[in-house]
Amino acid sequence: MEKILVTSALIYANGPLHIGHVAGAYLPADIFVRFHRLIRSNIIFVSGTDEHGAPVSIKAEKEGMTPRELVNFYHDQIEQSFDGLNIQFDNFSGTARKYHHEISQKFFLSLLDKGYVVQKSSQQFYCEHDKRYLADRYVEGVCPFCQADGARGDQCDSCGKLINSIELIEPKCKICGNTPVIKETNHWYLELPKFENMLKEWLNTKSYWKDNVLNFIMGWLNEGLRERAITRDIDWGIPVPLPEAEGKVLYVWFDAPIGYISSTVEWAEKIGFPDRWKDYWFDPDCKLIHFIGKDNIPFHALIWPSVLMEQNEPYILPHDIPANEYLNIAGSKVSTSRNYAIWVDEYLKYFDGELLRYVLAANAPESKDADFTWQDFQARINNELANILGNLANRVFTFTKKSFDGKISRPETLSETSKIAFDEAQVLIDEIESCYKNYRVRKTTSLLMDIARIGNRYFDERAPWKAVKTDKDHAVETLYICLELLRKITIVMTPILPSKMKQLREMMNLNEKFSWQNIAQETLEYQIGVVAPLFQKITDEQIEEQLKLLESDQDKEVILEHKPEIEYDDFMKLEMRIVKILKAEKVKKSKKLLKLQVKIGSETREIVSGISQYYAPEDLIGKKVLMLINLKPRNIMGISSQGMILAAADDNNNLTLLTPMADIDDGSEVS
RNA sequence: GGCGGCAUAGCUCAGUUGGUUAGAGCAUCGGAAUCAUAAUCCGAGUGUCCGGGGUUCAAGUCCCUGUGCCGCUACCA
Repeated sequence: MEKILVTSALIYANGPLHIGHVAGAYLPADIFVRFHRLIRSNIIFVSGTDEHGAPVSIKAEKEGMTPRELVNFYHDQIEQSFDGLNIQFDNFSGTARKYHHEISQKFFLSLLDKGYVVQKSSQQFYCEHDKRYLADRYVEGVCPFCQADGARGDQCDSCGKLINSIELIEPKCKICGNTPVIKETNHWYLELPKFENMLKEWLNTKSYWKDNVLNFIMGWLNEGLRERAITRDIDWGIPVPLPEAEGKVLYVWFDAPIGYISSTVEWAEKIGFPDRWKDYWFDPDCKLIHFIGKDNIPFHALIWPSVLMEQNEPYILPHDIPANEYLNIAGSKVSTSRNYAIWVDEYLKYFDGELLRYVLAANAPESKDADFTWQDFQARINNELANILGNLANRVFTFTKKSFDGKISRPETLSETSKIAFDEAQVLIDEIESCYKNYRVRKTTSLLMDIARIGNRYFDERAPWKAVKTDKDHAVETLYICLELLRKITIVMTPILPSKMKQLREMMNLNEKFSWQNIAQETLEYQIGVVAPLFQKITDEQIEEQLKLLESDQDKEVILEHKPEIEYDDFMKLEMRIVKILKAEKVKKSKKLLKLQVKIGSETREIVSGISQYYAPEDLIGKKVLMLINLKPRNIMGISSQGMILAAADDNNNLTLLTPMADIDDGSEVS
């Protein structure tokens, strides 16, 4: 018997669940697990919410809650959404819980012991205005080697040399522009370069992984891994378990995957066998499978295995990481900030969770991004579930009841056409079995419908409504075969539509206990019970309603983040003028940059602006736009940019330059 | 600019290690049937496999190149 431990990516607990999450990491896992239960594998399925990190504490503050309250709120809401979709975990935990803290700290110490985590005491810039340490990218100044302006904390673009950030001359905070102070800080780093060879060796045994996963991480490995800080200076997280680490917590990406373990530990505790989790995590024969979205690939395929490799306890490494691509909605990417998403809790107010399971399975983003539309949702439910499958069940049941009081027994011998129908179905079932094992959910759904199609075709060919008048046995045989096909479907389709298949079995008075092996075992006597249509059709009105909701959602109020008030004097420090663009050309070797020459009265200046994706150079010549004149010049790709062209940008990837409403001389001051 | 991915029927997508005439579902059209949720079944058409070159007896599939879109990355004062 195969032993398998399945995990789905931990979902971040600062918002609800949307269908993109479901399609990528949860439904494929749930289907896989349900299939393995049917073939009686020893399998458990764990996940949970990822509850630490700055975004949680920021949002909690905004909502007037403690981080823990916020996290609990979303944890419960998300759990309800999973319930509504019949996604059933053996345990659904959270990373703010006790077990998780203990285990994560143990992991940290283990790596520290073995020398893979090292403390680096460094002097770092600290901005007293923003109250934060400035990581390399957040500070810039004059390069100590070539004296060029605009060098970043880690590297100077002019001379290409690597810089130790505190050596910068005239450092500035990139956020507020103030001069930061130097403070001593300690952070702990995971030395990923030390793992490179081990990882390569290990990954060589993983040729069966999906191409999208292998390509992605090989790219990372070829470029060489870099050490990564695994601690942060914030207050909502797991404390670093060292006396000298006061006020430091583990960085979320370090502790999140450990949540798979702590969730398993919690599960073992709950079922009353506290050591049972070791049967999975410490058993080399147990297959650890992580279902994730593609954004999680580097963490699960590189960093997480590294962390697992060097523990004091014998943890197993991932056996497979079947990452999925993204699910778009009507051709556009999901955007939680624009509220362009289909939230599961909203969906469940209108439709049955099983319908979504079907549609997302049929259109799963397995090898490339997939597209969800409400029209497709309607078509799939109506044409496939209702017409092909639902109607097959209905026509067979009603006929059986009307002509035979719902009672059908197996004929002694079966005709050739009946045997052919069975054989065809068996071929499909075998293929379905292999698809389930190989995460090919998309193919599975279409094969499942083909079984129902066999039923409909067979039923039509045999025309029992005619036969019943002349040859009752002929009609009985027809109905028997159709009932058998339906019975097989109730088993084979259970991983995808668990509760609908349960209903179907109830109508057919079939035993509730069954496994994949029962597929071939014929039921000799059928007594049809109370029947009702399995699937209601989705009307055009219902779809219209959803389309409207999707659109109106986008207009929902977006909470704007405001900056602190400033004095009038601060404003007066800005010199803004109308300028006329004389020349415009693309900066060579850059994707976003345009070099502009502008006229400000009698003066001309050269500036660089990151707008080349929005404007063609020739369209800009002669235009008058708004510009900030007295911004300190900065070198960008070797060009000194003397000011900043002002533009407005929204979340929707739109950008527009600002022009005066009426013509006015260039050089005019703006205030 | 660097790395990676994608491009196949009106739509959504399959096409395994190169190998007959490139497939499925939906949509469209024609027919059959009337047990059934007007559901079902049979039949039909449709393609510059993104463009261009190359390797090969043979290319949707492999190589080069161009275009378009997506992701990561650098750069957006």
